[in-house]
Amino acid sequence: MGAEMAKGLRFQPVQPVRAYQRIVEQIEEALVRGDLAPGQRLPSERELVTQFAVSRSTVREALRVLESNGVVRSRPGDPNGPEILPFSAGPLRKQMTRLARVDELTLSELIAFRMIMDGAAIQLASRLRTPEQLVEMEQTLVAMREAIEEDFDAFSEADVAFHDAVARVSRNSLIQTCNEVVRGVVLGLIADKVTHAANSRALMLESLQHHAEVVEAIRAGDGHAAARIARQNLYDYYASYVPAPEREPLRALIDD
Amino acid sequence: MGAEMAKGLRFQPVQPVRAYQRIVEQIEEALVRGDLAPGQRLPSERELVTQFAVSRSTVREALRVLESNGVVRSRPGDPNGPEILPFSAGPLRKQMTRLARVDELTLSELIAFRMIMDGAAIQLASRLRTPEQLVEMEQTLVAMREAIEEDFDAFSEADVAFHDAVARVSRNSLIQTCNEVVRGVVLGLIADKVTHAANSRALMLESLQHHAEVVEAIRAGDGHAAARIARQNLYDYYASYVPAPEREPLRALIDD
DNA sequence: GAGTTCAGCTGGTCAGACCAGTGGACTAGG
DNA sequence: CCTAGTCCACTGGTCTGACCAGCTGAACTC
Repeated sequence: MGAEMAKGLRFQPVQPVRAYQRIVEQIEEALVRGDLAPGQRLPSERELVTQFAVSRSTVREALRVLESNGVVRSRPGDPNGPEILPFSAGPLRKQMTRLARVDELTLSELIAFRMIMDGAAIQLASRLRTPEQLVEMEQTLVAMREAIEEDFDAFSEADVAFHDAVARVSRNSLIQTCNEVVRGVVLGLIADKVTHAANSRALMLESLQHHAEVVEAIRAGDGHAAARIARQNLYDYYASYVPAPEREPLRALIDD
Repeated sequence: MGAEMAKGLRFQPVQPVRAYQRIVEQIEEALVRGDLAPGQRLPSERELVTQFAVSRSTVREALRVLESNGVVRSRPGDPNGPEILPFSAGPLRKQMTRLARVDELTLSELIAFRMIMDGAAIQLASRLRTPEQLVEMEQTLVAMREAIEEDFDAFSEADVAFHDAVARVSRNSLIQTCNEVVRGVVLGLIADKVTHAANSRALMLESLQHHAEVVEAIRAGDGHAAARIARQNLYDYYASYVPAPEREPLRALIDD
């Protein structure tokens, strides 16, 4: 027999396609084609059973996958059926969080990432900010000052609001999401290590001063300086939590 | 009756928690706690039924959700049970692609993010590289030069290898993954728009030249210059795919 | 000892049932 | 006529029990 071996021929690994996956694919395709739009409703599960000619278990598994991906939402008793949701960054954030929480990730890496993201957001904000947005950022500074009179939690909250405001001005939702996620993870990691000294009034005042410098550089339109100050601040604030040998990458992000 | 209204009291909207969600939560918690690690196996579905005291349908819905999130993988007939997977960028990319497809994420945002990530990786690499890693990066340059003699796909592949090598040197897996994901999404988005001119020999040579400059700056340890060149290259290469009004943020990332 | 067979498990799918909740239609009251 | 209340068909969530094809490892054969 002429058994001939084609050169360079490569086969792809094949895994069985399960019924519920085909349902997910069909619905997602209908969505990208525009046949299905956010706000619309899917037929009821029992109706889908007949349309897809599968059992309800299979339909439900497909719906659970779609639901966990933020595509649809099912509510018990709703006679209109599952709802097609508007696109949201929620699931993206979930995945980002998962990525950031994988244990092979050191605190040093996370903080480096935070310095990069925050610096980039500030650099973009320096260029793209409108006068109104500048006012907005200055107002978050005022809120921080006022929060100092309360407790550390209030101050921390105001700090978050500041960084959120800056990230919004960057007009890049990817940056916003990454910033938000990595900040959350970092704060979660050092939450138990945070010393009593960290919430002293002096440190809060110093932090406020640093933030004010950033805003000043943004006002001047000097993105490079603004980003540099911000990264320096983050380093000063977090470096003590990082083992000395791992601080080198962080310093590499400061002195350029 | 002393019906008293607490001031400032806010209630959170509450939605019913379904049984399969609690299972997902428990398994994910076990994962972040480290009680469950990639490579390990989950008990079989029927065993989970008894442990969670629910029906198999419920267990399966939980497993489908975990599976779609890239946490586990079930194989029919496998006596060892569902496998805990190592973290993969697949689901992350899927979510990012989904958002990008519906213009929730513009190409401009993605490219800006790529410029930031790639620039940061190169900046870190300039400081952290060992002599061996420098050689490694230079070898990927050689591979790029050789690939020019083949076709554009080979060149593109070699280009990817270069950026991967740089990202590895940055020793920050967060950067590596983000870089890989956003690069994949960007390439996927412009795949159908890519002009014939893009794979001309002249452009490939020019691209190679730019990459060589980056490596040169890395060798010199000038992270700032290296990152700047890299961002400029990305801008030159991708700007034509971005509508003119949206190029402003990209420029803000170059001239500092 | 090497190869084969086979039984017991696995996950994938199906069918049918029950329940609590939803919301629209219908009805009684203004 | 409009409103307020009742009611019921139908929804999704869960459970039970069943069948099938596939994988594995141990028993079995040569």
